[in-house]
Amino acid sequence: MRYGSGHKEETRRKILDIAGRRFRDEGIEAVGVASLMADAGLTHGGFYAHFKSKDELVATALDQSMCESSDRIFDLAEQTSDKIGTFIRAYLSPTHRDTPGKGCTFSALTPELARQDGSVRATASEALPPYLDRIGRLLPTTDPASARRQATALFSLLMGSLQLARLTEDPALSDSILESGIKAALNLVSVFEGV
Amino acid sequence: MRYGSGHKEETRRKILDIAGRRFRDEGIEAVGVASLMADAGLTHGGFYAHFKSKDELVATALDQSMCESSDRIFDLAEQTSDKIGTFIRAYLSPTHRDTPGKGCTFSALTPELARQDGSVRATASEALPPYLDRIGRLLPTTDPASARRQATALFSLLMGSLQLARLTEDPALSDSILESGIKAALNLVSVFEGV
DNA sequence: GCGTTAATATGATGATCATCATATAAACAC
DNA sequence: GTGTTTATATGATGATCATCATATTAACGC
Repeated sequence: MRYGSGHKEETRRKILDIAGRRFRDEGIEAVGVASLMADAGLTHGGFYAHFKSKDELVATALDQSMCESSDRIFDLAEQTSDKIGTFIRAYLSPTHRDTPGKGCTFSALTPELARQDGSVRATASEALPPYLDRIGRLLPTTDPASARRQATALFSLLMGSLQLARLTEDPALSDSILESGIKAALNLVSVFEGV
Repeated sequence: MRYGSGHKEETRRKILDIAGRRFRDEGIEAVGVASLMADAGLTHGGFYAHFKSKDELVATALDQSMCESSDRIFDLAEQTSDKIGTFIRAYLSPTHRDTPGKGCTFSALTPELARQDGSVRATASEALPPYLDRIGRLLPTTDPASARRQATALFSLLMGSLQLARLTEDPALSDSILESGIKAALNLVSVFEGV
């Protein structure tokens, strides 16, 4: 049947939003087209009116979720005086650990993304440098090259800590992983400052 | 047909070795039973004489590969005087980056492991603390509790750096991620020492 | 050497996968 | 109001998935 104007655009956006969340929650390969469409209240057939393949959806959804996924954390950090400290604490918060579908795409999917090729891999690969530079701008460092280097190591630490905190089934260990990640990250930043 | 004694044990070992490597190279979900058996020179039917389900294979293969996957790096580190420096440099070497199938299971699979449940998840979860303690023993720190804390942050940084180095398609960026990871890790260790 | 046993092969099961052809029916143009 | 257009639904395709029943055949016990 036919729907009012703008309906298709809205459906497409809905599919993309759900895909972005479910990919982070369940992994890209684990989310099927039919299940995704059902989640959007539709049947599987209409999918190819919106995307010419699952790969195109994946690339598009990633392009969106890699930009947006950490927006709230960045927004929060950019509003405070201790920008990088706020970012570190928000990134390694229990809330972020417990809601991967709403959180950082890199922490949820990085090894799976590294195994992709074509446009999916390219999208993931190209999203990294701007993300690192965005972290770099939270640092007190003025030199962009050293900000990039510092942001790279800092983000590696944050992403690794979040992943390990999600891996363990022991809640106390999980909390302590977040805590040691925060401490080390703050240490790392202060060491940067001293150099 | 029937085979000589010991043949079945050897086949089982072969399946486990290939599974451990391929899971790290391709992801757990991406490796099918039939393709795995073909890789071992067998057909799919015999699989269930060795494992009662794919999940049992996954748990068993992970149990093996999480112990063994970093053995060479640990062995190398434990033989040198600068144990932790050697470990850091070996973990973040281009060789390790380029051969995930022979490398650290955590760095290859962590987010996918965190999404599992049952015995697979339990195996992954239980392998983490001994791994962290093994790193802790490379540190100059004598107090086991603080060694554990330091090892946790250090390993987070190493794993995150390796994953990001594998993610990017830009070889120069990939190398620089390894380098900044090494520098920050060495920094982190010297900060630990100062405390 | 003959019957039993054991390791793998063959082939089938039903489920799910991405993808596509076609049907439907309501909104729009006139 | 009638006919066209369009967004989605229905249903089918062939591929692959984990799993299992059964066939094969060589090694072993006697």
